[in-house]
Amino acid sequence: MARLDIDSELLEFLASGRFRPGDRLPTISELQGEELLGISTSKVREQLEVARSLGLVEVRAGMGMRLRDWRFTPAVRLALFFALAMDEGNFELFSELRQHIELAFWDEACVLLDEDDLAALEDCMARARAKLDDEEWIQIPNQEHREFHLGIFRHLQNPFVTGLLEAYWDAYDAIEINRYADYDYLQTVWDYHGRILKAIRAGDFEAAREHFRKHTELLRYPPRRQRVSVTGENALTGVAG
Amino acid sequence: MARLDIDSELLEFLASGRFRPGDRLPTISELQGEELLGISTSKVREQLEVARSLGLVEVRAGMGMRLRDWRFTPAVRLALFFALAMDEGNFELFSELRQHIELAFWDEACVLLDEDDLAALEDCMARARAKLDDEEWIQIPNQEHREFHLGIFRHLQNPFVTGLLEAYWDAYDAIEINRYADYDYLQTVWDYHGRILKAIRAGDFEAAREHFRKHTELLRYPPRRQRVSVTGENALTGVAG
DNA sequence: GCCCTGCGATTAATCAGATAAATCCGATTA
DNA sequence: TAATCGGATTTATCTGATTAATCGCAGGGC
Repeated sequence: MARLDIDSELLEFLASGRFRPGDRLPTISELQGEELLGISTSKVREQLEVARSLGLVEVRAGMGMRLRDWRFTPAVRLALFFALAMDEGNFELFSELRQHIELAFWDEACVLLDEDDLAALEDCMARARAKLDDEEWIQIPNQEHREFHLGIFRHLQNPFVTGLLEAYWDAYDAIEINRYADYDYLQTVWDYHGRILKAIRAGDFEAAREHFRKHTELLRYPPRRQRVSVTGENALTGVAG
Repeated sequence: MARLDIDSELLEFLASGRFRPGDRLPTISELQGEELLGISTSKVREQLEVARSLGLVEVRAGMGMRLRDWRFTPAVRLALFFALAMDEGNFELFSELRQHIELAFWDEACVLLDEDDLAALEDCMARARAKLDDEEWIQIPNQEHREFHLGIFRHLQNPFVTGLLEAYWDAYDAIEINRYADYDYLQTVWDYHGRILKAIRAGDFEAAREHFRKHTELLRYPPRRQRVSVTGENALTGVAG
């Protein structure tokens, strides 16, 4: 696999189309045999770990291995993790890409939303509002933020687009958590979400798209850069910060 | 690393920021030690293979290992390889994404082109024309096609965008080679390239963008679906087809 | 008849260690 | 000076052993 920079008997084997998602794969000892891969345990396991990191195979001790559905997200997530490790400024660049992608596929995604989807989005908004309006303990609705935006693209049948968006929100959880925890700012953001949803419901996708554009520009240039201390664990690494 | 689906001492170690691109990493035996990773050879090598597949480390026998610049391309390329292995129809979906991305970042990329870049693009075009006009043996200028489009985005400082585009052209080489080898069609495509370049030179990026849009739609719905047999080796896998 | 327990088979997980191959660097030599 | 050789370093690959997780079946208690 010249262009892949890796030569992996296992990856070639999996790419051969011999198996479909859900299929059980041969055991490691079987794979070692000359008639399959013809490499040692350690080599198989090295390549297996690569396949696992891509979300291609699910492997559990005692149970064997299964081929999983291919998904774009794991690879992007992995790459993005290191992009952020090398330079957190990369998040801005990825955000820019994300904004353009959502804008480009906006209408295509919106027309696929049915009544149930809109109801789910409204419920998501209500939960976000409740978190913000809790007088005792204001919580930042990051989970709802993710849910809202991914919800819009729920039915888009382009795994590359949805994969990039999912990876974006993983990274968002990881590094943006509590970052712009300004009450007025968050209220404004969710006002925009309300307008977006309202416009979608009215079938005016273009207006919704415009609200989205303004909303992301707000995110990029937040009114106050009041950065609160980040406590708790890092959502991407699971390591306490 | 909860969200990464992998827990890798090595990846955490590399992400810790202890090393910069170009730095030599500790040897495998050193990494094994309790004071660094505290895992066995095979485990180190499994995780090393993942890092290598992402293009994060360069490892050569007898020389040791170096941390490389982070790049988005390897991860995307790897994921895309399997996307195509599972279903070649995925290429269409990725093409769609690619078109939108190029459109979205078009102007931003064009303003960064200087005289040398334009000259290089013109040279690229001339070479493509020469291949097409060779009366003895018409060659399909896939290499020039790649060079032309990537050349437009050469100076764009967004590694995610350029990474996705590079991966696209790798896949294009792999599965589209000689696919639409229709002479008139290719002439039309390169006519569009000429118009794109002319418009860029005139500073009319919007017109150039429109030419690009038409050109990609031509690609998506080629006038004749005359599919010629694919011979030679698969550019992605290096395996003869 | 049903549930619980425990045993054995299967399979992945991890480790230790040996050998081979690649590379580098300094000493030797013509 | 330049070419060559040899040893040290480091990765590459393999073998085999032990541990841990899971499953399925048989047996026993109710």
